[in-house]
Amino acid sequence: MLDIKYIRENADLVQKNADNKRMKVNIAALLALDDRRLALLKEVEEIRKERNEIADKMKSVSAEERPGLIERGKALKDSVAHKETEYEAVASEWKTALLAIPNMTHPDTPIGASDEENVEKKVFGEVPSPPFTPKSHVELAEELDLIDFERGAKVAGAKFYFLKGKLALLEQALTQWVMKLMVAEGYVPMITPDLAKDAVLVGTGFNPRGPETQIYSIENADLSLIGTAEIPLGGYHMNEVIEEDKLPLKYVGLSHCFRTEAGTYGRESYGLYRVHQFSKVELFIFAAPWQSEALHEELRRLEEMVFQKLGLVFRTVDICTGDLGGPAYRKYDLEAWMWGKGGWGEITSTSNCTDYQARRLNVKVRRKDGSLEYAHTLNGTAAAMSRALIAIMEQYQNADGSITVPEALIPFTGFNRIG
RNA sequence: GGAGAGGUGGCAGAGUGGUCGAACGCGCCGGACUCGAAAUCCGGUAUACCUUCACGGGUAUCGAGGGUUCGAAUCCCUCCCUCUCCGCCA
Repeated sequence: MLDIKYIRENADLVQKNADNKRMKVNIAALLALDDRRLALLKEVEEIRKERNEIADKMKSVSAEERPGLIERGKALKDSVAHKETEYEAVASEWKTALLAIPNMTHPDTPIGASDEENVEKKVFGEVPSPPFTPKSHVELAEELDLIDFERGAKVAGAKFYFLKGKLALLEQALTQWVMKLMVAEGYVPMITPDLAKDAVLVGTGFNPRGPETQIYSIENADLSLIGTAEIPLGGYHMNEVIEEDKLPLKYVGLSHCFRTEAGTYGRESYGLYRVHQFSKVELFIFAAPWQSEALHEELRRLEEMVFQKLGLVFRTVDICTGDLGGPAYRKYDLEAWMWGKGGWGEITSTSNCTDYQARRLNVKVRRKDGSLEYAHTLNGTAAAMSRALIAIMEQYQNADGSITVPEALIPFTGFNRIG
């Protein structure tokens, strides 16, 4: 959410920014709505003022004057109720429109319409040319009995799966390894709830219900299954004021992630690449405004470190405006080489949301001089298990169809080879 | 899940229909005293929004939402959370 005052004063910039992000918003319409809302607010407050004055007079007034005042009070009660209803209707529409306005964008972010205009920043390693035809993780898993998609579908439906045998252990090893790595970097380890209240979803910028949602919600309850630990970690300090010298607060959270992924069948969702449930280790930072830009670079560096330590071939991409999404001020993705896709596949993502998320979540910083301002929030994937497993399986496969375990994970698996 | 108690400012804690945005205390900030500090004394000390060049003025907020009333922190209803006991369970 942007500050309405900022929008009023920078209407053109905000409109241009939304256009760059390929988001259909109408700033002029929002500002017209804002005017109506403020006019109604004034009317409501005027009536309430008179109501309060009458209530105040009642304390000292003579018996003869009381009935008149009571009558006047009754009339005001009706008119305030009407005006409030009118105001609420406009305010609600206003809020919806305001929430749809995307965050501003980093000046260095490439302008572009879609992911095709993302800018490659750096390639780590070289795409190998093995002396055999590399298999996809689905083929490898089939031959080594590592993932059971069929029975996953039987038990929970399409795009659910069982991780099996050494692959199940490999995921646990990866989880433990990456958690410990991040703890060593100063991040506080957390295992989060896998469900969150709608208010937390909305606060973090997710839409829990409605036709466009990617979120599973619980019927007859104010709860949804989280799509990422960003949701509970962002909600962790919701409605809090954090002292300046406590910042930044850095967390590394493990959770299950649930996504409906409606309408995404096809090549882009092959195997483990796009599934309804996976586990993920997520980094989340609450920062002071002047810290966030450097911390975003830190998150990118940490993500790159993880995949370098795993010995994977990947590249870092600077996400362009059209692919950025609403909350992000700037975003980097890491993409690993995936034989099954025949190209790069996203494995992690890190965003600087500046104060956009904090404003919704109502997380503030108290400066040393006592003043308050909204915090900045950042998030980044340390490791999304399903996609990291794809990269490992496909890049670490051998000519005989076996898979070598990355060196770094062997202390956590206890074995160095699958198959 | 059942029974009971409770949720008020940064903390602690009064307040049971108007004199309450809210006592007293602690903390914090400023000042006095002091060579300096402690102690003491004096003053200040919630948030959001609207309005004003400014001083200021206004509206809302006592867990959340709704209701009663001319008027609600206070009365009623629903929900959430915390504590104690019981049941159940990993």
